[in-house]
Amino acid sequence: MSGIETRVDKWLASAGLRPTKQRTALAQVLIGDGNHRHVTAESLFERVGATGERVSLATVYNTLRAFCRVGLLQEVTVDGTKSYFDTNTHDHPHFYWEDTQELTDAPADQLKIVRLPEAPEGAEIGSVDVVIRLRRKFT
Amino acid sequence: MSGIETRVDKWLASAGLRPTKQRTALAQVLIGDGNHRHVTAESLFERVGATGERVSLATVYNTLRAFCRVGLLQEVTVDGTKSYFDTNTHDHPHFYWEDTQELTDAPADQLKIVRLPEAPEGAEIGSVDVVIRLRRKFT
DNA sequence: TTAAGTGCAAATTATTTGCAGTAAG
DNA sequence: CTTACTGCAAATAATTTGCACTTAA
Repeated sequence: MSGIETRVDKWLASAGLRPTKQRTALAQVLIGDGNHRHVTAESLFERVGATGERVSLATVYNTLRAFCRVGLLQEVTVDGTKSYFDTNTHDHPHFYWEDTQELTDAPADQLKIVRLPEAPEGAEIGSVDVVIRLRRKFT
Repeated sequence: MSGIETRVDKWLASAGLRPTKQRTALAQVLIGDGNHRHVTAESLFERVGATGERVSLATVYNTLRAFCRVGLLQEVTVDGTKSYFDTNTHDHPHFYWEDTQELTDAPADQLKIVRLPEAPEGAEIGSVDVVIRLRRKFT
């Protein structure tokens, strides 16, 4: 158990966040297995609940915001009704499955933007968000 | 007056929508001058109010949804908290000004995506949304 | 005349916040 | 100790909806 907890605790420490019980539990769900993950507050709340840890929904919201603020997570806006958070904080394209409202990574190496509009006078580009909306095909 | 109203009424008719007083007023604000426009429910509500026409906020919401459903408008998702609607329904990139929360068109001819990730098995690409987030530079 | 559209107020949904209690450094 | 964190319940904010009333066709 210590091996895994050390990993997530390092993740938290690297951003200067206190490793509280709830944050460790949430981080465990998020990056415990080393894979990238896309969550909403609700989905993370359910997942952490399934592990037996009790974390209030308000804390899930606050923690997601805190992780975002320190750069551990990236917020991705694809659906006006809920916020998605991505453990992969690099600029990369996403697939958004409209039927299931799921967000997944699109292979970044397959995307190539050759010419990007330049930022207007007095502005600079913060990020370039690419969302590829997918519809399920009937077969 | 008739010239302008004919234009917006044609716009409505082309989508098979009844030209009610409120829809005509809203369409007038949206496409009356022939320019493309990006609005939120609230901003459209204010703009139409400024013309003297009285349209309830609920109707603005319902109408925006109706216009979207029939393809007169395109919803653009850039900010989790509110919905934006674009009179330009072609697939094109956007600038999103983070400080003022304004949405504008990015010059489409300057964007070139060379390789797009292909849709996973059983799915097809609905649209590719490109949002370039801008931060104001201090000068 | 009649189905569709409108306005109001109440309901919903996702999210944030105030504050009293708890825990980490 | 003492400052940040947590949980609850109440507050917000954007949007939707139920329903009685209007209006376009």
